[in-house]
Amino acid sequence: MSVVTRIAPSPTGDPHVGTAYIGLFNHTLARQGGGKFILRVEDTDRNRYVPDSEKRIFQMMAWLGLTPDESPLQGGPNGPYRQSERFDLYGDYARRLVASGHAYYAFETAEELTALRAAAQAAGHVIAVPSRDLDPAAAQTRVEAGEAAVIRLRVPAAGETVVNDLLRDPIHFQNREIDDKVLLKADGFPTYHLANVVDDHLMGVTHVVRAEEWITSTPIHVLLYRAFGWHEPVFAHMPLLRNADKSKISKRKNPTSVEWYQQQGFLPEAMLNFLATMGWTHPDGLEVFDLEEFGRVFRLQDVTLGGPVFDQAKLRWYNGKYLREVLSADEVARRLHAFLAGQKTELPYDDYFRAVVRLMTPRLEVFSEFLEKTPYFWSETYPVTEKAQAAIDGARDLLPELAATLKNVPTFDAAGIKAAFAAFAEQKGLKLGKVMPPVRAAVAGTMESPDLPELLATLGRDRVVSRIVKMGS
RNA sequence: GGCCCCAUCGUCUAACGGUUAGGACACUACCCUUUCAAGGUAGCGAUACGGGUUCGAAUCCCGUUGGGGUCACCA
Repeated sequence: MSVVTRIAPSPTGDPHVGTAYIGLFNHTLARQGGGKFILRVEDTDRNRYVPDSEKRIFQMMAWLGLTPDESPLQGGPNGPYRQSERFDLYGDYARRLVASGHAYYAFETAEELTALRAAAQAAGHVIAVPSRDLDPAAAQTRVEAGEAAVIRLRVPAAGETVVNDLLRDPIHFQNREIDDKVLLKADGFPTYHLANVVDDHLMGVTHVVRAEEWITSTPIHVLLYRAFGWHEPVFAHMPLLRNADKSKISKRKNPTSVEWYQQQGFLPEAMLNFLATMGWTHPDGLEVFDLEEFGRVFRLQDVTLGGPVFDQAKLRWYNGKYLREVLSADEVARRLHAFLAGQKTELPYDDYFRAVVRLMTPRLEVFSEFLEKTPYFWSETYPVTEKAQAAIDGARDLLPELAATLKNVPTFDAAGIKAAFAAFAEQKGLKLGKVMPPVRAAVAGTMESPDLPELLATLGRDRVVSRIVKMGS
């Protein structure tokens, strides 16, 4: 049997890193099994719906390269893939459950439920919904008369429901501790539980891989599969990504929008690699590996269950690693150029740009650091740090001579410049540490910059000489 | 609070009854060096606690503690 997985995000806000995380595992699992990976939009809550959210989720998945096989965008044989467009389906299925006695119409108002809940909590048991005991025919009549009602699942009063999770021992839930969840709201929309189960079944989903926060609602889903007489899928609940304090990852304590990481100049490859190590390790101890390699060796059973802290420092390390060891120099330049263009900074994509990028790559973790670290490459009005100014002031007498020397270097490349410095120092009886820093300070305005001969060669003779003359006078 | 899940360095994790408990990030030194990085070398640093089972326990069992999740006509 081939594997069918899915992610089912709700379009309620920013494209979440947790969606990317779960998406990565579902995508990979489907690819391994030669199966399908579905993206289904769960937009059944009209109050929380955010119009452009869905589009941004698609963009996030595309950026990461986790392309679904079926989705609202590309369609597929099991569409539509937006629950709002499957509206009629859910009412039919809910009523089917009412007819079979597995569900019932309930008429309690919000106020009544609040009171009921308070009483139930005080008594230490789950809420008992009075409508559960109504005569079905009478209830039917009230509904037909137009009275507002929801449809609730009739959870067995006794016994237990066992959830089989691929990653842990069977989980036993006492039925008396599960309340009669609403399946169909008064507005006719389904709740998550109903829509999710109906769609997973109709779409042929074989493996439900989702976050741990769903464990407690899984017995409800199991009960639904049984009530419908359907086969339940394999469940696997992934650990929750955490903040540094171990709580569930949240906007307040961590950037959770993948767009933020995109804007900071993180690479999708690095993000994916990092995410793959949350709860899983490469069997050979590899730290750096791509999606393909991940798919080659990943096994769901190897996922660890401790909640992994989302550590930005490690993500940044991964990003730097990809910049200097995985991507080619040309690729880094191309991507950085595209990144800058996206940030409304247009620089010519030429040899000069590529040379600067090559020099800066080992000094970069994310693209957003690039411009702030390289002002002197783009303008003659770069800032001069206090330290740099001191270096310049301490070598006023030397600077004009150095300018003259550099002006006459036969070939203005790194080797030629290096030789010129050596000759100059020798002739003056000075150490290189005396003659190079002032030049660096003058041409860059900062002591933190690339190898000096290469830096000078990249800037070019004219710029270098005029800067030294200007700063040294 | 009820129910449920989880528990190895600060962080991500390896170990699948027998290892000086390994690696990576971070941190600290040192090397390289004209600065900052990168790179190299080294160091720091963990089996939450208490009982069992066993010749032998990070690993199996029980309890405690701790952390987390969940208890909506949200997903």
